[in-house]
Order: sequence, then structure tokens, then C-alpha cells
Amino acid sequence: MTEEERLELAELLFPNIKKTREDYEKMYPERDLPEGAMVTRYGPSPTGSVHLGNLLSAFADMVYARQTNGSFFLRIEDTDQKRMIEGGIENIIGVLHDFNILPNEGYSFGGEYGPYIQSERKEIYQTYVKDLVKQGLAYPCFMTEEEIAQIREEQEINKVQIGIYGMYAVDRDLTLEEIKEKLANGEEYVIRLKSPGDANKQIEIVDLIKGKMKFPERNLDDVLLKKDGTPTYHFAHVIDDHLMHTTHVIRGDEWVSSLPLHIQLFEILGFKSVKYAHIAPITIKDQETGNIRKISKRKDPWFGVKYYDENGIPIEALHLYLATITNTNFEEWYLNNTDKDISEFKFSFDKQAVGGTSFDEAKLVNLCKTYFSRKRGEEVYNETYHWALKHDEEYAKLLEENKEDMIKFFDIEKDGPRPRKDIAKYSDVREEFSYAIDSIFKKENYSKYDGNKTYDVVLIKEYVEQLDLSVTNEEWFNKTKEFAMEHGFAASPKEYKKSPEEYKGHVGDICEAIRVMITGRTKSPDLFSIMKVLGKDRIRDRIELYKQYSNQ
RNA sequence: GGCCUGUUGGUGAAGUGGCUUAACACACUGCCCUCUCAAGGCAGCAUUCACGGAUUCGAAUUCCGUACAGGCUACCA
Repeated sequence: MTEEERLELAELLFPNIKKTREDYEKMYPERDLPEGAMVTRYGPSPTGSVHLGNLLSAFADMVYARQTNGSFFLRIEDTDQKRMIEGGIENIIGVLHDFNILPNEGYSFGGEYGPYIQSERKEIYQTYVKDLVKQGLAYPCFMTEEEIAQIREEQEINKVQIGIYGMYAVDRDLTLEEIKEKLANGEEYVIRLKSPGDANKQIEIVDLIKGKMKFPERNLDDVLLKKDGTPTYHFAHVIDDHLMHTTHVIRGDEWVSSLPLHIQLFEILGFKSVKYAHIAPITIKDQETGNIRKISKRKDPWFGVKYYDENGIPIEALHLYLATITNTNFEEWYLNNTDKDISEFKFSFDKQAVGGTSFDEAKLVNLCKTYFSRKRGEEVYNETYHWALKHDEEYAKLLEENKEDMIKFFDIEKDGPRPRKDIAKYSDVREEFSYAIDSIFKKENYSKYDGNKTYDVVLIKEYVEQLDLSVTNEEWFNKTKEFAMEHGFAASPKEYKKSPEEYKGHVGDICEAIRVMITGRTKSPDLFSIMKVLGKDRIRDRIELYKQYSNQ
């Protein structure tokens, strides 16, 4: 085809496209950002619900942009109208808000480089395709699905490379007349790239996470524009990330195999290529088969995003977990920097796992515990309250009514270098602090924990009468020892062990009796602290309750 | 079938040719501390890096092959 013919073809195919590439280049100027700033993007397609893997890549996008004072934007990739689900876009945005992984730019977030939704950028893609047609780098292909399937079959039998290329790309060299004729017949077509690649040549591609990879050059005539005029993912990716001036594309590693195509498109279009970082998928070792498999929402509930909210896992704790997956050295840093925030950690691509990352639930739970242990009582209260408002209204009300006490309970043993680590989730709080609220502390509480031993109510009543709640913890314990000795108990377990026949028991037994009566269990945080919050009257009430329970 | 990628303990993993008799964390076990638990301290937990070859004075680290796993091979993303 001559140059004039190509121009005619371009006009014939895209009569409504009046703008040129140059127009768009002007509309999307270079960003004014500091040296080294990363521009990242999260590009979900609204075809299903968000899962942990999606969250992981969005988290990485956010973190890298933030630490370089760059920009992180959201782009909705809705080029597949068939698979769109209702409410898909709203859901994505909702999840981003819920999980506090917020872009500073993009669809519904504003910005200068929009529209940030691909269905509204059709003209842009077509402008660039039109240009490619003019240059003879793209062409209309009229092959039907059946024809393509047949070619594929033939290729499989002959054991040659599968796809539309070389001799199989029959519409590559259609004359203008032939094309006009097919168009006149109303034949449908797609626009394909006239690939200049040679599969016998090797290219090397550098991925920021995976390192160097070798591929044969892409020689397939991939589809650029589908028959409805919308672009394929590949074409939209290249055009958008060029125009939006993305510097780093961070995405799942299911994309590495299309890398040669993407690189080729950047070259053909004369764009500066973005840098790529492909994240390994989150996997799990199947309990039954022992094989590593991709996680599924059905088998692995924590893969779905609902799980975290429903179970009361703090968002920040999940961030912590995502950070440990993102950079393998994060966890150690976090453990050694008790007073620092995630945002102070410097993430880097070469500290990212190359192989698949397996989900480790125990680690998540532990991270949650560490998270809670670093929170003050008031913060624990506020967060738990907000969670309960949504998931346990009754408890939320009780928390509100007992706010002051609850904060004090949550603060027990928070001072010093060894904070308690006993809650992992908001949903644990109700049970873990079951002794904190009078109205839910019932007789049944006693039977829940080792309820077969009976403790002496008379003795503990006497103990409470001499109890002074205004002293220090140390003074209290000394007094308790004295009380123990006066009543025939050893002052320490060690002494008791030496000659058990001389004593009725030891201080620990008295403490245990008190503990069971006021908390309904044999294990609890610091006893004296709990007693101080409860006060003498309520302690007496609990002893009375225990008396009834144990029929004394 | 073809093309890519990965494979280190119960788990997540560090490790880029000698500093590794394989870090750290989680889990587990034992001891210590101790009024219980949690936390904390100490110790134990892979003589070995999927397997087989090769290169090298020297390899978990480089190369080749095999096995296994994952991804892609669409007018899906």
C-alpha cells in the first residue's frame, strides 16, 4: 500500500477522529515532580470483587509513590464490557477507602491526567491507532473467530507457534480495494498490530523485582482495537501509562509473559518505556495435596477482603502484613522500631520476594497482637467501639456505657517495655475482657473456665475486708503475702514446695481464688490492676455471685 | 505442546562465589523469671539449600539436564 492509500484507509476507518497524537501530547504534559519521584497506578477492572492480591499491589503502589513524593492514581480499566459487574467500580473505591489505601489522584479522586476510566478514552486510543494505520504499522483484520480457531488447530497439528503472524496473518497485505469491498459488505474487523518482531531474536527485559529475563521477540500481530472499537488491555496500558506519565508499573506477575508485547508497543509508538515491577502471587500450601496453589476465596476466606472487616482485623495490622510481604526485611525493622510508623520504612524493589509468597495466617495473627500491644487503652477503646458499632451493636452500647472503665482495663500492663499481647482482633475483645462489664458478667462465666475446683468464699471475703486499693502493686502483694501466712498459707510457691505438708497452700492459691471470683477464669492480666478498676463494692458483688454459683 | 518464572527447616523467609559450622521472625519444645496468663530472657529445632551432573582451589549462590509448582499461550484483564 502506498502512503496515500494508507492515509485514505485511516480516514476510512476513523472518519470521526480529528485530533492528532500531538494534540494529546500537549494535553498531557510532563509532570512537575521532584527527581526520583515515582508515579504509580492501580488499574483494576470492575469484573469481580477485590481480593488480598489486588490489595497487595495497590499497597505497593501507594507506598512507593508516597516515599518518593510522587503520585499514586487509580485508573478504572473497564475495556471488557462483557465481564463488567454491577457496582464493580463503587466496590473498588469502597474497598480502597475501607482499607485506607488511598490514591491521591484518579477516578473519583480528581487529577489533571483524566479521564481515569478507559471507557471514556476511546477517542484517545483511536487517535493513536489511526496514526499507526497511517504509518502502515497496524491494519484491519477481518478474520472470523472460526477462521482463527481453524488456524490454531492447524498450528497445533503442525507443532508450530500458535497465533496470528507471518503467513497466518492473511489480512496483513490486503489491498485498499479489498478492504473497501469488505467494509462495504459490512464485515466486522479488529485492528491488529503489524508486528515487526522476529521470534528468532532474543530480547532481554529487566524487571525491578524479578531481574533480567530473556524472551524471544514478539512476532504476533496482536489485536489493538477490538471490533467494538475498544482497546485491548495491552494497547490501553501503553497509551494510558504514557499519557499519564506513569514511571513504575507494579502489577501481578501474570503479566510478565506479555512484557515483550508491551515493550514492543512502547517502541513502535515512540514512547519512553515505563519501569516494570511484577509481584509474585500470594499462594498457599494445600493441606490435602501439599502442593502450592493459588489462593481461592472459597477455600481460603482470608483471601477475600470481607474477612478482615468481619473478623475485626485492624486495617493497620493488615498494612503491617502487606508490608512484610512487600519487603522481606520489613518485619525485622518493625520489631526493632517499636515507636515508628510504616511510613518511615524505606521500601525497595530488591527486597521483594521473587518467587510466590505464601500466606502465613499465624504471622498475621502475631502481627495483629503486636499492633494491639503498641496501642494505648484509649485507642483500643475507640477502634473496638467503631468496629462493634457495625458488627456487635449490643456490645458497642455496653462499651459506651462503660467507657472510662474500659479504657482503664485496656491500659493494664501497657506501661513498660513488655506490653501484653493478648488481643489479635476486635472480635476478641468481648471475650477477652468478659470480666470488665457487670451486665455481661454472669454466673455462667464461672463454668466456662476450669469450673471444677471450688474456692473458699469465706476466706476471700475476709481478705477483701482488709484490702487497701490505694497502695502500690508491690505493697499490695506484700500485704497479700502477710494475709496468706496469717491463714496458714506459704508466702511463696518455693516455700510451699519445700514443705507442702506445713501449709494449706501458697499465696498463688489465694490469688487464684480471687482471680476466679472476680474474672471468672484462672488466667488474667494483673490482678491488682483489675481490682483497682473494679473497686471494693463490685469485688464484693462478684464474690457474692460466686457464692451463689458454688452453693456455699 | 510452546514460552516465561520459581523450588532454602513445621511456616514466612535472609542469602547475588569464600565473612554461612545457613540470619531473622512465626510456630513448637524445654528451662528461667513469676500470684495466673501474656510479655521477656536462655536453650533446642535444616551438617544442609528439589534432584542429577558440570565449572571452580572453593557453590545455596554460575551453567546444563530432570522433576515438581505457578503464570501466559483470547477481539479477558
